[in-house]
Amino acid sequence: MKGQGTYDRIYTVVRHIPRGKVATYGQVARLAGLPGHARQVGYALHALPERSTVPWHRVLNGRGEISLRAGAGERQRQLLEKEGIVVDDQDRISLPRYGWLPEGDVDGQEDKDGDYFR
DNA sequence: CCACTGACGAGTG
DNA sequence: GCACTCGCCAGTG
Repeated sequence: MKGQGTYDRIYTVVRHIPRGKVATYGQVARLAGLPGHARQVGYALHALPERSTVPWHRVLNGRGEISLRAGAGERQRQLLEKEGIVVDDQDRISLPRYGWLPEGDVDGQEDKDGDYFR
């Protein structure tokens, strides 16, 4: 294929996040084939032009929080709520509820011990 | 080349 | 849950 740079691969993954769902930086990095490069994902999104069609606002940190500072964070919050996503007082989003599950919806999620919970 | 920073994450106490 | 450390890597001075 084309000589896609690291950033392009990240943007491609972000574009696949469905409306009304969210993903974490680490998750995006992993799906882009860059495990452990979560920081670079943040850097890549930061470099996006304002008019980009990339839904950057659907990317949150591992705790499900908006990781931006006051100003930009408020903008992201609005975009999220506009999609029907509930944002906490602490700029927090429920990952179990809105987290994007690539490859279709699975009802149970794996616990780190291998058990299932709902 | 070195030091520091930053939309992060996992591990430890 | 909080504070701290280390790993990752691009950009900046």
